[in-house]
Parts: sequence; structure tokens; C-alpha cells
Amino acid sequence: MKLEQAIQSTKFKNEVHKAGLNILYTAWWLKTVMSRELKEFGLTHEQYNVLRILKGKYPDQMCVRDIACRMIEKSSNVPRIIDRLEIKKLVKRSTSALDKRETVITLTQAGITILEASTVVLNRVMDEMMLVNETEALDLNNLLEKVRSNEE
Amino acid sequence: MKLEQAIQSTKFKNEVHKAGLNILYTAWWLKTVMSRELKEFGLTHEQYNVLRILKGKYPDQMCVRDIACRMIEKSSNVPRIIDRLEIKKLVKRSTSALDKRETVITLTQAGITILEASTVVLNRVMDEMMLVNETEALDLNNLLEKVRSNEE
DNA sequence: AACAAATACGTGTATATACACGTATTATAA
DNA sequence: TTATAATACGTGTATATACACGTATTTGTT
Repeated sequence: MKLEQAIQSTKFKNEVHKAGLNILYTAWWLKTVMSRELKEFGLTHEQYNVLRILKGKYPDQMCVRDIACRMIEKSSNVPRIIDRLEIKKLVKRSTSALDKRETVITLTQAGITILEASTVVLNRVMDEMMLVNETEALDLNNLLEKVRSNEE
Repeated sequence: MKLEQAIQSTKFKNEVHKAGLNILYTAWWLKTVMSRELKEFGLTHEQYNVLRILKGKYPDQMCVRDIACRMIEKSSNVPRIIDRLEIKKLVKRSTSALDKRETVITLTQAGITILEASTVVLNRVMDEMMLVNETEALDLNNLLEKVRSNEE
């Protein structure tokens, strides 16, 4: 669906402004698709993101701060996301011995299992939904990074 | 900043998968930049979106459903966003005479004033932050629409 | 060593998101 | 015309986002 139909608007200030809205809309669409698939695993988008980050260091532990700075949406409130993962026993939380300010988090076996199962589904859905080839994806990545090249 | 630095990850399944994360991250970055600017007007990102949609039909009224289907993030809860705009007296709410199920919304003069002032700032920030030219933006729009071409 | 600054987490509050459900009203059909 | 379905909105709940602030711990300075 074209952006014009999606948000029922035809007047854009210029192509750059339209690209901004297009990025926001496409991100919403992607999140919606992914959340729908994660639902069967009882996971939210952000909970999945945290599990994946933990997997990247597994079997090492990670502190809350390290998880936070790797998240796609930076200012999400990691302690509370971890609360919910802990309740579901997908992660374990304990205080670091080296620095008692730090809470260190580890994936449990249940966490690994659910992460692997959900990743299989998400990867498949991503392949089905995102209809660009590798070359186009590369162009897209370059353009997005150019958009953000003014990032502080 | 490159995506790899932004989320401190270097292993992506492929360029398409990476593009998905890149879209999500860029959208988060754009929203953060815009929200920071809207703060001085006491508006959230979504409140601004609703005001803009209303402006598109002004001075005509719009019902809640028409606003909702024009929003960038479709499933946001429009009645409650309108609640907050109404409290700030930026919109007026009343029941439609033709169809009593419908609530119709109009911009107030205060709403127009704040919308115009904030739009000036947002447009300027958008120009400053999004460092692509018109041709690149056109390419980006085409690629994003290709990504979504499987949209239901 | 004592104090100040920085760090790491957690919490509180307002708003938004996602989804289910309830109610009033209108449209459709038997 | 009466019953049923569809529509439009609002509300309730759980989770997430954005931001400010509090507390414990560590680091750095004098």
C-alpha cells in the first residue's frame, strides 16, 4: 500500500518530509506484524528484544545498562521489562558481586527455548513480509544511515 | 551513526533483516527528535498528529473513526488522545446530528495557533536532521513502499 | 580518610499502545 | 416491523514510553 493510501494524505511538503512519515509508518507496520507473531509466545516486541540481546552474550550475564544501550528503542524502561521476563522465569536477576550497584541478568533455559522458537517464526515472517532483495536492502540501509548522519 | 554502533550488534542474518532493524531504529530516532521539539508546546507526537489531521479538513469537522484511519500509528487510542486535547481546549467535541453514534471533532482557534507554531519548528528540525536530498528521499520512499508491498 | 561527584538501578506519574469488551445507534433482513 | 448485524465510540487492563527523581554504591579529589 502506498503511503498516500495508508494515511489518506496526498500533500507532503517535499520528498524528504514524506520520507520521514514513510519511515514512521513502515516501522509501525513492521512492529504490528512482529507483535502479532510474538503473541503466540506471550512475548511483546520489547521483551523479545531484551531476550535477543541477552542471547548475544550468553552464557555471560549482562547488567541492565548494557542491555539498555543495545535496545532499538533506547528509552524503554528496561528494569520493568525485565520484571515481566523474570515473572515468566525467562531470565534470572541477581546483584553483581563486583559492583553491588549492578543488577546482572541471565537467560534461563526456558528463556533460550522460547527465544529460539520465536526467532524461527519471526525470521520466516520477516522474509515473507519484507519484499526487497539483498541489493535493495543494502541501498535502503545506506539511505537510512544517510538520513541519520546528523545524529548526535 | 551506523546501526552497528547504535545497537552494538554486528551480526545480522542478512541485509533484509538488518534493514528491518534499521527502519525501526530510524523511526525511534525521528520520534525522539520530534518529541523533543514538541515538548515546548506541551504536545506529544500523537497529539500533534491528530491536530494535523484535523487541519487537513478544517474548518470541517471529523469523526473519531476518520481521524483514526489517517493516523500514522493506526491502533493508537484516538478517543483518549482527544480527551487530552479537549482538556487543553485545542479541540472541541460534540455529537453528530446526522449519526448520533458519531463524535465530531473540530479544531479550536487555540488549536490552530499551536499547530501552526509547532509545525514551523518541526519543519525546520526535519530539514536540519534528515540529511538526504530530494532524489535520495524519492529512492527511499520507493524502497520503503517496496518493503511494504506485501501489506494486507 | 572524608567528602563530593558520578554511576546503576529502581520507582512514580502521565501518556500511549494493544486488545478485549460494553453500549448506543444505525443499517439490514426476515 | 421486528430481530439481527454492523458501526462508532468509550472504557478497562496490561504493557511500554518518556521523563523526573530517589537510593545505594563506587569513584575521584582533597
